[in-house]
Amino acid sequence: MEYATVRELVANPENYADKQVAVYGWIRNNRDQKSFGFIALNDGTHFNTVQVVYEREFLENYDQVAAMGVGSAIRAAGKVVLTPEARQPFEIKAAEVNLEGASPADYPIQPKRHSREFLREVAHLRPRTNFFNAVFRVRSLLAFAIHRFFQERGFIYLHSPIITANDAEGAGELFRVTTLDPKEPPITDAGTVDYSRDFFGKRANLTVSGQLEAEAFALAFKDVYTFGPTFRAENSNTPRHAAEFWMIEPEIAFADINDNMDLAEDMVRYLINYLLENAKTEMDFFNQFVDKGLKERLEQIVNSKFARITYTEAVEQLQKTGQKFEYPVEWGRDLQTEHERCLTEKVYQKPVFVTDYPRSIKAFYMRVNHDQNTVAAMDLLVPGVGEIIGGSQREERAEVLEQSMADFNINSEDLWWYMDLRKYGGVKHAGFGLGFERILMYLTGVSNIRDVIPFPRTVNSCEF
RNA sequence: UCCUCAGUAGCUCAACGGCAGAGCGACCGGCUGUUAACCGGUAGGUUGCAGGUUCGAAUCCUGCCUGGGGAGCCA
Repeated sequence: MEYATVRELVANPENYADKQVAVYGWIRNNRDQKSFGFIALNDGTHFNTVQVVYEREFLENYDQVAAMGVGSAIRAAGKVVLTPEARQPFEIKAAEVNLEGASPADYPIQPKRHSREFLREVAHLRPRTNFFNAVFRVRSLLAFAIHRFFQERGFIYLHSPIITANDAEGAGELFRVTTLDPKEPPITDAGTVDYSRDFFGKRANLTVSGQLEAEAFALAFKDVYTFGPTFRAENSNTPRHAAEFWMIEPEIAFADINDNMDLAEDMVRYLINYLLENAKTEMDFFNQFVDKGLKERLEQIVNSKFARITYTEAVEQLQKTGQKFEYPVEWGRDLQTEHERCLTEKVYQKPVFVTDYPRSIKAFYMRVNHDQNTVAAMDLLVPGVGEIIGGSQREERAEVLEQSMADFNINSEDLWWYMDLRKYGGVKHAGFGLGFERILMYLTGVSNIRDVIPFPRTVNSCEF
């Protein structure tokens, strides 16, 4: 007998009409009556379940089948029957239903609505629910779409190191990587821990960004991107932060901040189109049950240019609204979350690039503008999520970079190789960091980052 | 780390100083086309933990733990 996945059946039920097939899957719901019953079966290959109809008349083990609990794995074999008048387009009239793996009555996932908070506590079982099935299928598709976008444009995919010794960058708290005995580490004459006797002969940590290494590759391959895990030991407890997340960091040479924004905008638009085309079922589900205006909003974004304003203009715009903010809007202060949300959700009601921030509130590697007071930075703000992209044109002038590093108290000798990139054939270049989970949240309407990561790691939480 | 809200049956919640309850789930039974089926019944509790106030605490107070939301940090 032919074996079929639910994906294959849903794609082409007519091909299977009146044929015998076998399906394997997990019971989502089992409703029995006196002489017949219905099983909603999901095999993971498609968002939908397939309905298996079983009848006492045809099944020797009817009572056992009727007693199979939610979560049980089964094999069901029988005839595919088209049912155009019913709620589902087809069903399987079972000739055989066999238990592959039982699921006792204390299976935590019930055929009813569960809270996201509860499902986080059973993260090993939650992918079997509708919601997480959709989320993680879209996560997979989105990762593929990102590679496709860059590969189609000739970008080189760079595996930047996960363990690094760059602690000069200042992008958040670091997870230390060490093989030293925490109880009795080697001590220097000065009484401090002697990291020269650690595994790498120096302090090492998990990466907080692959940008510096990406710059090296951009200055060899022109256009590159990284896509990998990133680690921040920040004690931040919000729906938008995780200790382990994935980041995409394109870096492009012979390019300035405008090329950088064009790339970011093209990418976001490409990703939206990709999901609307390739994840219809899931996007419809999100639109219906997670975020009612999702599809309309995404479709509108595809058809409109993103707003582009400077930090200075943003400050003026915010002051013009006359809105009362908890934190005052003042040139020289960083934009607060409430300011960013106001800009993207109220003033423009679409994605907004904010550029040319004051030098003092941005990172050392950003290119200093003519005015000497601002740098060629760009943040992309989107409604609902806030900042999803942070990037800049990089400082390619060795002497200016030296000065910035001094201003930020960073020892340029520790980053000798980064300085070398300016010394040998350094050219203008730019790049940005895109939080993978942040854009996934934005594109699905899911409001908590812990619900778009298979097994999320956050402060005080490393179960599974 | 700060602010704030919450923790009661497997899940979602009610009871808000006086007998600890409902819906869903589970279990048992019924039902000839169900769709988070429906109908009847049964079981299920150290009210997050530790103290305190009171004749009496799920309820009030203190501390701690856990979770949600907001802020900061950022992607």
